Order: sequence, then C-alpha cells, then structure tokens
Amino acid sequence: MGASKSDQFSKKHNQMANVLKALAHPARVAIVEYLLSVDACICGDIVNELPLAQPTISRHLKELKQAGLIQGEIQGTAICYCLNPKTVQMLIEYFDRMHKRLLKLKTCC
Amino acid sequence: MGASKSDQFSKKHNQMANVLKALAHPARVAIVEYLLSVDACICGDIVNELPLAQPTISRHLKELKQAGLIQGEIQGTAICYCLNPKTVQMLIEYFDRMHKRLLKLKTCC
DNA sequence: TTTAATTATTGTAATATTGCAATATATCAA
DNA sequence: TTGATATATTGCAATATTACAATAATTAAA
Repeated sequence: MGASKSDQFSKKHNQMANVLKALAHPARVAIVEYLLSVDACICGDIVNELPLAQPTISRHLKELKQAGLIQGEIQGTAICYCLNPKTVQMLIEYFDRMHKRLLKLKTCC
Repeated sequence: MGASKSDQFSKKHNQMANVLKALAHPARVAIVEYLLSVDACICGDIVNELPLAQPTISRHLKELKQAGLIQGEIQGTAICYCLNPKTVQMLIEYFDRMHKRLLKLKTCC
C-alpha cells in the first residue's frame, strides 16, 4: 500500500532527497533562476514573472525556504527573498564528490 | 484546479526539474550512492540492500534511467546498472554556475 | 523444451503534490 | 483607526507518486 517509507532510509539520504525535491518542479527552478538574474533581492515580482497565482508562488517559496535554498527578510510590507549560498555550495560539493568517486571506478558498463 | 502547469515553463527549467526529481526520493538517493560504493556495476543486489520490494526498486531504476542518471547493460539474465558520469557532470556545472553568479550579486539579504 | 533466475509490467490502494479561490495576517500611510 | 499593499494560510479538487502483490517477459542452464 501507499507511499512514504522514508523512515526506513538514513537521515542523510532523506535530507539530500528533501533539498533536491525542493528543486524538482519547473516553477521552483524558475524562481531560483529568477532570484539569480536580479541583482537585488526581489520578492513579489516573482508573481508577475511566473504564470502562477500568488498563493501558489507563496507555497513554492515556503518549500524552497524549508529546504534551506532561499532566505526571506521582511522589509516593510514586502519580503525580500534571496538564495542561500551555503545550500548551493553543499549541492556543488555533493555532486563533485560523486563525480570524483565515479572517475575512480574501474569497471563500469 | 490540480497539478501540472509544466507546459507554461521553459524546456530548460522542465528538464532541470526532471533530473532533480529523479533524485528527490531517499530510495533513489540510496540507489545512486550504492552504485557508487560498489566498485563493479551491480544490479539486483540493490533489492537486497534496500528495504523495498523488487517491483518498487525496478520502478525507481526506471525513473533514474529515464532521467539519464544511470545506464543499464544486459549481462545474461541480469542487468548491470551504473551511473552516467555525463549527467552527474551536468549537475555539477549547473550548481557551479549558480554559485559563481551568486557570489557576484552585490546586495543580498 | 523445461526449469530456474532475474528484471519489468500491470493493477490497485494509499498518500503526496499542485493550483486556485477565498480568506487571514501584517505593515505602512493617511 | 481606516485603507491600501503585500504575503501567508486554508479548503478543496485534480493529478502524480509510491508501494506491493500478482503476473509477464527474458535469458541461461539442464
């Protein structure tokens, strides 16, 4: 029956899967790249930029925030979102380690 | 109503989201790391290694294969799976570019 | 060909995700 | 306080994902 056997896996595997799940949707990839493309940290412009309603964007932002990929800072009535460099760095290191180990393997199909 | 507005987003954002979605589950993270940990390319041992039934593993392998993260090679009755270095490299480059652009931003909260 | 071993597919049930309308909350300005 | 602006939350419907039992398909060996 149904989903969720995540408790059977290690904490590390679950954490990694959670961060990557936050990026496993085109809207959230687009949000992250939009935040990158703007020199300053923009907030609600995302709603104007993407083809989604405000509550939907808000939910996506919440997921990105919970995964530690973005941070939000209250500025008056607006909230300024920006990327979290530490999490991005963690992802680089993860895949870099993976790639280095991969190159050491002798036999591969 | 419901899900799937993916056609509203760019092909690039969808492709990126699809590759990352393949890793957005602890079982698939575990499979990838298991493939890394074995010097040779093992196949059905994954079923013994993980707390999931054979059909479930088979489905996870299919998703990883469709995302281009692993490759399978038939060897007799068994199938030998291994990681695809090109896709791993693509992921490194993606996050590396992101990180470099991030460091250039002047104002960030 | 028959049997055994390995992997894939199908059917079904449980759960999770996605999206929006409606509404709530919070802050600034008048 | 009141109104305007910006963001978050809730409720619900549509869809997607996850998992396994049962079964099918494929190949090697007897």
